[in-house]
Amino acid sequence: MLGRWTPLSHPDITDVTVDDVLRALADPTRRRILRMLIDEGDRACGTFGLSVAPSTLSHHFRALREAGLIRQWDEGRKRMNTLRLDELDARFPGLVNTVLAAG
Amino acid sequence: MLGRWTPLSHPDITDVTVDDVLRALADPTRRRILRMLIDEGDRACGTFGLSVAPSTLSHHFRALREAGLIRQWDEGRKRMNTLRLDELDARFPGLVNTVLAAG
DNA sequence: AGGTCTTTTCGAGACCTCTCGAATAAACGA
DNA sequence: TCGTTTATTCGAGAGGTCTCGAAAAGACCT
Repeated sequence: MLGRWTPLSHPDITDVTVDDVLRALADPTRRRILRMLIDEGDRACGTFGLSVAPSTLSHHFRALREAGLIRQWDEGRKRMNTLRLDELDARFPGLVNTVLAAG
Repeated sequence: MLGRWTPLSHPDITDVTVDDVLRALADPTRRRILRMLIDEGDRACGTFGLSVAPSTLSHHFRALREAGLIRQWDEGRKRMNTLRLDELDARFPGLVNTVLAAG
């Protein structure tokens, strides 16, 4: 019962709370992931070149997805990621960009 | 060795990190405190009317002070609070206001 | 001095987070 | 079919956080 099998579920943007978003953003590794998604476009999980164990990376992607910050889908054996910026901006104007600009 | 005796120390704004600020802001009670400071001006700890135990409130004020978000000083038996908005805005432009506007 | 008001520290309980290694799975290519 | 690549879940350790009640300190007033 291990490996990649869980159905990918994404919260409706109306169910995402400020607390969810802030807690997700309050981690430097996750902010680096989001910045790379903005600067360099949608990417697979394994292409971020962060010095963290794979299981740790997986933990951060899950946190971002469950907080409503990214959307994920599978392409072959890769899992792709995109920032839900339009939805987030409609719900919390300027929040993501302001936080990411702050550091 | 209990009671109010510790010297009030405030971090230099240049030592405040984004992580500090985001973790401090990722709590609804603390955001309510900050919003009241903005909307209704500097106040003593006991005047916020929040339904939380005094020791819990004290915990939140300490978190805000140590994260560099508020400045505190004593006036008689009251402890006053003010938001360090100018300093924060110089270091992290728009961050505090954007987060507080988000909810 | 004694009492009240305001706020703090301490200790404890419940819970959450970051990190990792090991085990596992699904997709692809040879 | 077998091996490789990609990514996940689980379990565990270290550490942090929110909450509270009890105890206590300092300032003020009488």
